[in-house]
Amino acid sequence: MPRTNDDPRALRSRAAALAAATELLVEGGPENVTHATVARRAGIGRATVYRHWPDQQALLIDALAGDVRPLLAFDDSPVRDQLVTQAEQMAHRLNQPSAVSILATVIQRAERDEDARRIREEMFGRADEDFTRVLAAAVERGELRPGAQEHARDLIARIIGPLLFERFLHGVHLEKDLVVSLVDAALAPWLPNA
Amino acid sequence: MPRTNDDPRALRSRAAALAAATELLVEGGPENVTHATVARRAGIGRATVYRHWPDQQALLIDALAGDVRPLLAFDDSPVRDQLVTQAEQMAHRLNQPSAVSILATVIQRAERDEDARRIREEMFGRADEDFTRVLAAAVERGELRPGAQEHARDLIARIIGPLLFERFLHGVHLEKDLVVSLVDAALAPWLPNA
DNA sequence: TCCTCTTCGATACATACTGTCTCACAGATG
DNA sequence: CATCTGTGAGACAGTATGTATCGAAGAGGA
Repeated sequence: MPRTNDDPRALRSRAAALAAATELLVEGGPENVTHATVARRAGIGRATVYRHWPDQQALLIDALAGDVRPLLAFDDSPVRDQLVTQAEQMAHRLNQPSAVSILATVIQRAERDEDARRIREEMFGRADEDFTRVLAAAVERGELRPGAQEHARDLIARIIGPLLFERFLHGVHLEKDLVVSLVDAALAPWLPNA
Repeated sequence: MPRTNDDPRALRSRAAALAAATELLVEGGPENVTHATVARRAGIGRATVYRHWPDQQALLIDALAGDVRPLLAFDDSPVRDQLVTQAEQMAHRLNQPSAVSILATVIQRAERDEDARRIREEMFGRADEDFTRVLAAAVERGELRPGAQEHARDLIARIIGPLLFERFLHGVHLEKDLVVSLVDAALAPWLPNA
């Protein structure tokens, strides 16, 4: 007795619809994601799309949420290496037009929509606490001066922020040079030999 | 013999439509700006809106362009003062939900639309050269170390970028403390006594 | 003031889109 | 093989979009 949520047919059509919705979002913006366009692109019935997502808002939100989940992830290696790695991955994502479309859509809708705000928080909410722990460990090891662990969010903002600025407002391709120089500039005040 | 462009009636209806379009954009996003909604809000005929803007894209672009023209403007006062003032004004604008809506819309559409890219460049294109001159003058006066004038864009990115990050991705209200600390951090490497 | 030109709002109209419903069919389960 | 259940196709009403037409009123020159 299969139910709506675990029936292979439902999973198939749902996945096809979400993939199509993401494509359409990237190609033509959020107003391009309608039940009709998604159904046509996904090769499924229009009624099926309505069954899964009663309104277009829910459809768009699911398409947005499915793509951009983990934006920063830290581990136990030296702080500078981690920052360079993470910032480079971030730059690489931002260099893809699709990421800008999706991020800008989330930012725009988050101003008015509760669900979009939730998605936005999923992207960066966890990063602060994780990185705080990373910084604390680095202070323990003597990599950074004491107090650094209280500025996790500031550090991230001063590295990722300029990347956003260059990509969003100048439309440039983000290069590794920029990433490295941003990381070093942000870290400089906390190096022990400074 | 009045023509389309200088007839007071045409100017009136055009202005009313643009004002209404901006309101609707801020309230409900770009998909909320249609010929019908604009006409109703502006109290003018639907056909009139079609007369001025044959397609919705053109209408939206004009509404976007009319609002966010001069984002940074520099003069001859000391560099740090100017940066603090400009960054504060920027923070003040970003704190208003309408600015985020409009900026995010421009960013999103600039990825695909030529006109939106033009608007984006009007916002920041001039800032680089203007600020380069400001920095050069400051170097002359001994306020900054030589070479600073070649990093105008970097400086702006390292001040405005983190503001964008905090506002766009964390949704926080931007405070003066943050602005000042960003300006000082960005300027630190170029101070003569460093 | 009067006359002429242009834009205006209102309306009508064809077409396209949206959201809901029904139904026969095929895939999934046991 | 028998029985559910999600599916695609299509019908349908209601709404939105885009265009054309018309009389009314504003604008500017005589």
